[in-house]
Amino acid sequence: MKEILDSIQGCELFGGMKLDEANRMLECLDAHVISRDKGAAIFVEGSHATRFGVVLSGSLVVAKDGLDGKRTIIKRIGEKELVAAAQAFSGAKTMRVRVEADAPCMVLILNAERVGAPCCNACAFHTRLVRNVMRILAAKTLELNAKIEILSHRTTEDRLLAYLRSFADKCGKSEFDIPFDRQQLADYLCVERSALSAEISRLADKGVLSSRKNHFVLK
Amino acid sequence: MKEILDSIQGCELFGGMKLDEANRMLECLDAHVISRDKGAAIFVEGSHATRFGVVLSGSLVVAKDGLDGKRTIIKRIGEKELVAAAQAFSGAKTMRVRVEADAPCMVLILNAERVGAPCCNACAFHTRLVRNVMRILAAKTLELNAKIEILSHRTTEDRLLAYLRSFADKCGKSEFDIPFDRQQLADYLCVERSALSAEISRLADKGVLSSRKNHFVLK
DNA sequence: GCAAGTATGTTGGAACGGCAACAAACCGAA
DNA sequence: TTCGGTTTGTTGCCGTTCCAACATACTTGC
Repeated sequence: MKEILDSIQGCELFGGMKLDEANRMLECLDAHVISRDKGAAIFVEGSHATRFGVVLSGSLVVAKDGLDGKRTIIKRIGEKELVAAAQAFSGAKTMRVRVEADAPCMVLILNAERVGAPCCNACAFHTRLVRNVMRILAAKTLELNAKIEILSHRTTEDRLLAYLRSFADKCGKSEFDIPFDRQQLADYLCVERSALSAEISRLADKGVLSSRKNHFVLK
Repeated sequence: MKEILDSIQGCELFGGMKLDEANRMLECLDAHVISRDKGAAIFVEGSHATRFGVVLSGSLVVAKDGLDGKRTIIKRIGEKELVAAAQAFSGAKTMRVRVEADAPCMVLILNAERVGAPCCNACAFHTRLVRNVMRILAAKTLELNAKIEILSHRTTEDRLLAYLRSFADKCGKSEFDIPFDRQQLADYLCVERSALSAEISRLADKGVLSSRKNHFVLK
């Protein structure tokens, strides 16, 4: 239990709580920790979607099994992030995806129904917890909206510029470092890495931007 | 005020409350109604993001002004839907987009900070309200995730099949009616309408599906 | 400094989507 | 029914992306 509390530090879900406050909170939430080896399931398709998790260590993948049997990976979830939160809080009956360990991991499992329920044990922090959940879900919505705006552009050039401009906008400068290498950026923008490199060169020739590695200057 | 209460009926935000309960709730939330003509602003870029809205009548557009001055429309918001909720609950300081009336409209403006705050006036319904907000935000997250999964496919064929399969999955049948006409579906999938029509024909020839108007059968 | 491995840039042919223009089917109103 | 408008389907051309293969630059460990 000790090491659980350590892992919780800095997790947005428990933001604004002291460690012992978060600790008391855990009881209200039916908390328990599970460990899984790589490839083992955390949530399976079709199961009841009332629980969600916080990744304490390791990482997970969210995947979907197609009709043809082959699995497509939807996203990865890293340490301190939430898993299945949208499912659990949306009121959806069942999990529509499969979640499994991408590496050996520990996950704190919580009962979503308890989050919204009044509770005498630590009510003051329930309020905080609920706000945290709302903030996390809202921030996720904004993040996904931003990504959709980018993906709704159809050419590599437009997607790249949309991404760079929104990034510049966010950090308030026209000179910045992006948190991706070329391959990751290509994956994020859903384009070909080589086409992305070519486009960056072309835009640099046109004088629209200059870049070196992940450092960009917009003009 | 009478007609506000009427408009609120069936709005998910106040789901599970009786009309008079919702009414008392409105006081807690600093509620007021604004009317706007087409083109007039409801929220402007850079303003404080502490308030959100419920569209009582008419419709809104969310837009962003580019550096070059031309405006791109991000999405439309119809009756009974929330506006700026993600912004307000995310803890973001300022609005990053502009919201204006797409048609003459009335919008119920609420204070997001009051939603999470304890309140003696109608506390029992605060709990309900908070759960509703969480459910709405979570459902939005799922919806956006689904759309991103579709947009991450690069060909018209893959996007169409991803959409149809997820729809079939959702309604549990391989025969169903989609809620879009061709143009709307093309917009949703971010592809060309004509290319979409052609692709549907091609898939029908291949025997993968058959369709008539917005009725589809997957095989 | 060297070698091996990784990341990034470049190129050319094949495939695909965008676009525009048009044809056909559908629908509601006179 | 006829007409006009709307929706859907079809086609050809052109620009862009994809893909694979390779070249170059950077990084790491020895």
